[in-house]
Amino acid sequence: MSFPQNPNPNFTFLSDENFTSPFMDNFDFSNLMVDVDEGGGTGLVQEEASPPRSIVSWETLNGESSGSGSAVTTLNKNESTRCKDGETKEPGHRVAFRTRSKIDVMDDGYKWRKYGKKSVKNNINKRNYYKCSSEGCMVKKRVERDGKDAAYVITTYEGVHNHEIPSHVYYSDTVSSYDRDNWNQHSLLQFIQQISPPS
DNA sequence: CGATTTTGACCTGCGC
DNA sequence: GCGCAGGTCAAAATCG
Repeated sequence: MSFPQNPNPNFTFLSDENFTSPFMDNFDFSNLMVDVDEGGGTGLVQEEASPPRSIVSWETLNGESSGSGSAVTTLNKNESTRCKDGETKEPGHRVAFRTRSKIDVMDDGYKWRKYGKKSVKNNINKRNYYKCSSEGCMVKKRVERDGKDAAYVITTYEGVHNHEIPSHVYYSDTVSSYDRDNWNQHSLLQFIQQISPPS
């Protein structure tokens, strides 16, 4: 597998089940879930029909992907959270993916403020909650270590950024000027942009 | 000193 | 109604 010097953010590699980036020795996409807006349009393939609950979907994927491949799925739209009066609350764009990473929080270019930390059931590790610190941006991010394999980090993005990336750095013509971590970050960054483009 | 993190309390939804 | 679990709030602590 080869990477162009100026990777196009179409992330076709995500559909490559044997994907492992030569750059990503401490980071690779393992599983991915995308909860698309009405009408879809992300172009991501649907790996399998999702069970009603996202976590079940995730576990199913986890069990079938044997850990290192990349699996992509689209969550059911009817997973929307509902208000107690029965109205459907717009959940916004939601994206969850599982990566193998040594670091807990990957820098995706946006500025996040931590606002909560919880221990969750079936996971000895704590779950961290982040909000985009940009004014008026309500995007949230959830980060937790995989309870079954602490080498993996589960990151969930909720919402769509309504602003430019604060640390917006574009690829130069020579990707070689980036060290591996930067490349990883930009891969993630471009991926995030691809699945949840700014409105 | 302002921004960010920590952490316990509080709120809400859901199943029984 | 009650208890549990997940999510959020907000005051205090910490950091740069």
